[in-house]
Amino acid sequence: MAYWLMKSEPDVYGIADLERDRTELWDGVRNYQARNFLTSMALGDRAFFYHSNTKPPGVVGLMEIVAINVVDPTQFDPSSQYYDPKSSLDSPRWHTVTVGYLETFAQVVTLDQLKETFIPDELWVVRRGNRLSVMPIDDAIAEKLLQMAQTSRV
DNA sequence: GCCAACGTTGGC
DNA sequence: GCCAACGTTGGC
Repeated sequence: MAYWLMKSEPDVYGIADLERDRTELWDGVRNYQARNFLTSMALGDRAFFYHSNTKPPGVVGLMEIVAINVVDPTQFDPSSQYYDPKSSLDSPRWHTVTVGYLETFAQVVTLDQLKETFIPDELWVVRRGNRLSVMPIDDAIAEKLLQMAQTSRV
């Protein structure tokens, strides 16, 4: 079982939305590096939910990968902001996963905390100027992160 | 709201 | 294939 980190803006889709919906197709990723990580995910992998573009940014909960190699339907929808005219039904460009809700942490593990604890090579989200929205996390780092999420409870 | 970082596009 | 211009991300 591998660990990942996936970013979303809570104004667009946050952990509370996923808690309500229980599962969600993670659509709209249009970056090849991020897509390649999505397509290398396996059923049962865990992913940390990261809230970006909010105050404070940070890791807010945990998800499970419940479906893999899902074709992102928004690439074929001209009315979608994620429409990709260069993609075709024969050979879709964009594959993704469906995530399932597992847990909302009692407190956000903030980006500030993450920067204090991890170096950029350990956790890419603390890299300066990092814009990648899907990234792998080593087991040891993931376990440390889970401990932080537990101990941050009041 | 600003702007640094960075990925993508397109002219050449 | 280079690289300037442009658009987007995302922290601050």
